[in-house]
Amino acid sequence: MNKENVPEYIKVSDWLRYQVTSHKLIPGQKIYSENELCRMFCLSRQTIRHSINILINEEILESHRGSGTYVCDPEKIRRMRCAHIAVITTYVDTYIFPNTIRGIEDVLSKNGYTVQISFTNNEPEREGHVLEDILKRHDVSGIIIEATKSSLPNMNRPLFRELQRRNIPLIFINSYYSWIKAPHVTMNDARAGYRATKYLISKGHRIIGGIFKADDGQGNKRYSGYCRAMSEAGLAYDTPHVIWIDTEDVRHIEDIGSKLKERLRDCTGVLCYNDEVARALIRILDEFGIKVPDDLSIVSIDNSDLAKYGGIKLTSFPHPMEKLGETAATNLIRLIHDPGFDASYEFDESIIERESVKDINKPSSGAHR
Amino acid sequence: MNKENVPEYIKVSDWLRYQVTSHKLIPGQKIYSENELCRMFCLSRQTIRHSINILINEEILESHRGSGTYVCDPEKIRRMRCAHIAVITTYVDTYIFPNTIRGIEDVLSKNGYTVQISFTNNEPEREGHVLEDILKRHDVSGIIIEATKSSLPNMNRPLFRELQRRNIPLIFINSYYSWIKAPHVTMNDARAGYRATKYLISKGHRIIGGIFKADDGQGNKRYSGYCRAMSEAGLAYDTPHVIWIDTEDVRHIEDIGSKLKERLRDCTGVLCYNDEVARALIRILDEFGIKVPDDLSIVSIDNSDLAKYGGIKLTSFPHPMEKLGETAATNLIRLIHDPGFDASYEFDESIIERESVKDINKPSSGAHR
DNA sequence: AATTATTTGTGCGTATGTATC
DNA sequence: AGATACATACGCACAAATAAT
Repeated sequence: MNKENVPEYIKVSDWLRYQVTSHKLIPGQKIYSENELCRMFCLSRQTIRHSINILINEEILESHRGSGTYVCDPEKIRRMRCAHIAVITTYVDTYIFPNTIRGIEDVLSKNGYTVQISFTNNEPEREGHVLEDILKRHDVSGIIIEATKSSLPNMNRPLFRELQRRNIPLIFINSYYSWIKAPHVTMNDARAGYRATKYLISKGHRIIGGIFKADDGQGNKRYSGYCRAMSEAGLAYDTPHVIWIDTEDVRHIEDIGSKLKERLRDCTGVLCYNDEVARALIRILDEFGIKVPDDLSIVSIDNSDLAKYGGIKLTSFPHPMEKLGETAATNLIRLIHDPGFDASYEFDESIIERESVKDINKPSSGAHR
Repeated sequence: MNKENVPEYIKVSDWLRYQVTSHKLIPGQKIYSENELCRMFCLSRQTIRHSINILINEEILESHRGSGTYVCDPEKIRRMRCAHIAVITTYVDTYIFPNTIRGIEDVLSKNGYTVQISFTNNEPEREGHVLEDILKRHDVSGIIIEATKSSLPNMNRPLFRELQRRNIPLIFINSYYSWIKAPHVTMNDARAGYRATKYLISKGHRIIGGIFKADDGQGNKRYSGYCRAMSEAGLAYDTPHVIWIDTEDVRHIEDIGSKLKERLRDCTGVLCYNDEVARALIRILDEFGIKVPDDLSIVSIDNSDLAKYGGIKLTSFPHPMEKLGETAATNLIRLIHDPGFDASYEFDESIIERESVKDINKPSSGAHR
C-alpha cells in the first residue's frame, strides 16, 4: 500500500495538482520554475517536464516560453470555448415544459449559446448522473436547473459543491434547494396557493380540500399558502381534506380515484396542485356523478391549455412558463458576466376566472360580482 | 511557407495522424515500433516518443508495454465513455415535440444514455452551429435529428459527411434529407395526405383545398399524397386552392387570414397541414362568419390535443409522437451496436373521425353511417 | 537600447526496469 | 530464456522567448 511503485513524475504531477486544487497556487499565478522543481524533488528536468506536461494536458497549467508556467484561469478557458448552457428539468409535461424551454432556448440561442437539456424524471439518482456528465464536460458556462424531489434530502450535494467550486453559475427554476445558496426564478407558489384559497373562501366556501404534490417544492409552497389562507379565515387546514400525491400518482391518478372522492366528500371547494390534477379530478368526479362546479368548486394553478379547453373551463392561477424561461436565461447570462448579480426573480401571481368555481354566497347560480 | 520552423516531433505526429485518418493504418493495427520510426525519420527515440505521446493524448493511438503501439478503435472509446445521444429538432411546439422527446428520453435513459437536445429553429445556419458543437464533443454515440428546411438545399453537407466519416450513427425523425444515406423514422406523411384527401372525396367533396408547409419535408410529402388522391379522382389539384405557408406564417397566421379566406372561397373541403393550422383556420373563418363544418369541411393531420379539445373537434390523422420517439431511440441503440441494422421505420396512417367534416353526399347533416 | 540572466522548448544519448511474445 | 517493445529516469546542449538590468 506504499507508494514505492508510483513513478516520480506521477508523484510530482499529483503534488502540483494538489497545490492548485487546494488553492496554495491560485489561477494566473506563476508556479516554480522547472529548475526549482528539479532541486526541490531532486529529479532531472526531463522528469519534471513530464509532470508539468500532464497538467498542461489537463488544462490545469499553461506555460509560456521565456516567462514561466502558470495556473490556468478556468474563467478564461470557459469564455474561449463555444459557450454551452445545460438545462436540467424534472420531466416532460405537455404544457409548462415546452413553453419554458422555448423561452430559455430563444434567449440563449440569440446570445450564441448552445443548449443541452437533460431530464431527471424526478429521480435524485438520475439528477446525479446528469450532474456528473456536466462535470465531465469542461465547456459548460452555466446551468439552469429545476430541483428534483426538492422536499426530500438530496445526496447530490457534493456534486453541487463541486459546481460552485468551479464557479459555474447556477439558477434554479420552479423549485429550488434550500440548502444551497443559488438564485432562483420561480412563480410565487406560496402566494398563488394563498390567493387561490382566499378566492374560494370569498365565494362562500368553508370546507376546502387541497390536493398537493408531496415530492416537489412547488407543492409544499402551494400548500403553505393554502394553510395560511385557511388559518387566517379561522378554518381547519390540518384535515383529511388535504391529500398528498406524488409524481407517480399524477400519471396514474385513476388508481386513487375512490380515495380522492372519499376524502373530498364533505368539501364544497378544492384547491388542485395544477391543471392536470384538476382535469383528472373532474374526470374522476364525473364517474361518481359529482358535477363541477355545482357539487364541488375547483381552483387550480398553472393556467395551461388544459384549463382553457375541455369541458368545464378552469379558474386557474397562471404559471409564467415562457416568461419564466426567458427571465432565467437572461439572468443567467448576466450572472455569467457579473458574478455579483442577484439573479433571483419571483413572478407575481394573478387569477384567470373561468367556470369551475360556484359562488355559494348567493342561493342560486351566477359568478362574478 | 516551408516547414523549416516546424519541430521534428510535430512533423512526425502529423505524419502519424495522417496515416490513421487516411486509413493507411487501420483501427486496432499495430504501428511501427519506436525504434523503427527512429530509423525511418533519423530521429532519437525521445523525439519519436514525444510524437507518439501527442497522439496518445488525442486518443488516436494507444500503447501497450511489451507489445507495441496501436491505432485506437473509436468504437471502443465511445463505448467506454458515458454514452451520450444528441437530439436535434427544429422548434418547440406544445404537442408533437414534448411527446416525441418523452418517448426518446424514456428509452435512452433506461439504457444508460444521457440526452442532449438542441434546436435549429428551422434555420440551416443554426443546424450548422449545432452540428459543429456535436463534432467538437468526442463522446456522442449517436444522433437523432429532424431535418431543417428539408425541402431546400442544405449547406451543412460537409458536416454530415464528417459525422459519417466518424461512424456516428444518425437517425432522422419526421423528415429527412434525400441526399444523405441515413435511416429515418417517420409517420407515412404521403399516405396520410392521400387518405385524408380520399376521405374528403368520399364525403362528397369535389373542390378541395390544401394548406401545406413549404419549408419542410412533411409538408411536401403530405402535399404529394393530396395530389395523388385528387388526380386519381380526376379532380384538379394544381389550383389556387393549394396554399403554401412557412414556419413564420404558422406563428402569425392571422396576418394571412384574408388571403386564406379568399383562396378557399370555392372549396367545400380543405386539408390542413396540421392541427395548429386547422385550428387557426377555424378562428379566421369564424371572423368571416364561415362555419365549420357546415360551410367548409376540414381534415387535418397530427391528432394533437388541439384536435381533441376546443370548439369544433377535428377529424385528424394521428402523428405517432411518443411511439415515434421510442422507435427512433430503440433503433438508434440497436444501430450503435449493429451498424448493419436497417433502422428505418414508417408508421401506418389511421384516421380519428370527429366533427369537422360534413358528409355532403346526403342532403341534410349527419356524419358516419 | 543593449546586455544578461532566467525560463521554457527542442533534441540527442544513455541506462535500467518491466511486460509481452 | 531470450528477444522485443514500451516505461521511467538521468545526463547534456542549444534555441527562443521573456524579463530585468
